[in-house]
Amino acid sequence: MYETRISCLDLKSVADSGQCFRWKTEGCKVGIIAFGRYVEISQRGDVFSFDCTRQEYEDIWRNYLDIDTDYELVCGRADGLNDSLLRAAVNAGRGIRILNQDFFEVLISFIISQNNNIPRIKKITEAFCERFGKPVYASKKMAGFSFPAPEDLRNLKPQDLKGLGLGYRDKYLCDAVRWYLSGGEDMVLELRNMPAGEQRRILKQSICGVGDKVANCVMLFGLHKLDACPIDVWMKKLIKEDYGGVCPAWMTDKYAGIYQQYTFYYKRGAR
DNA sequence: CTCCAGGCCATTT
DNA sequence: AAATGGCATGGA
Repeated sequence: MYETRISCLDLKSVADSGQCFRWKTEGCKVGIIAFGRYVEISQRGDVFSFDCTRQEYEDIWRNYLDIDTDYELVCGRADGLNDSLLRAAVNAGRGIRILNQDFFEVLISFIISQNNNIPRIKKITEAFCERFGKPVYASKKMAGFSFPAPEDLRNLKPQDLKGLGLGYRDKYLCDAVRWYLSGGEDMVLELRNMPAGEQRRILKQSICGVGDKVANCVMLFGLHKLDACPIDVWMKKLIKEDYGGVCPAWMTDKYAGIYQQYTFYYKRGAR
């Protein structure tokens, strides 16, 4: 058990933010499986109890929760952009952080996400993990399944995915696995040192089923490219209904991805 | 029944 | 370059 204070973090908001699909919430607690491990975190205000050692928190969850990015600064900067909708969104979404998730998990998850809704994405992802992942234990009791490792999916065929509800995305998922296991893993290391435009171009041209939107999600959530700004149906609705069809200035800010998360959460929640 | 969901691809203008 | 139809699935 390790306890610490963290500002600008609300577990429930993150769980419902649409960047991760496997967090399980239970009151003020969440259960998270990532990097083959399970952790429970409970929140009281800005005090968080991690059901693990301090060492594990420092080694894994600290970076996962993006503790070293100053969200006070990011939110303050939004205030200076003089955009009332953005202000309202930041106010509503303060507590959302951009997680540092495993790249492969993000890639697969957002291929599943295309033309789909969040409850169904969660359902499909969970079924996928149950079929191809490994049991993850927490003090002898099973907590759930790991996200499948790429090696466990070698030579995956669309028919192997039958019954999971993937629909036409099955072949896209297989192509992503193929790419990752045949040079993609090494390419990810190079991607981390590239500007956004290069990253997007390579991802789109390497994987059938990855277009602008999914690429931007992979960049933002999998490569922590904070200026990547995914435009999905909710963002299009926002641009049309709230900005008269013109992209607001914050979408090209260096923290556009974070502001996009706040506004996505805000727009989708105010339905 | 139709419409929609964190879209993309292939084809046609 | 830009617009359009098709695509799987399941909930509203």
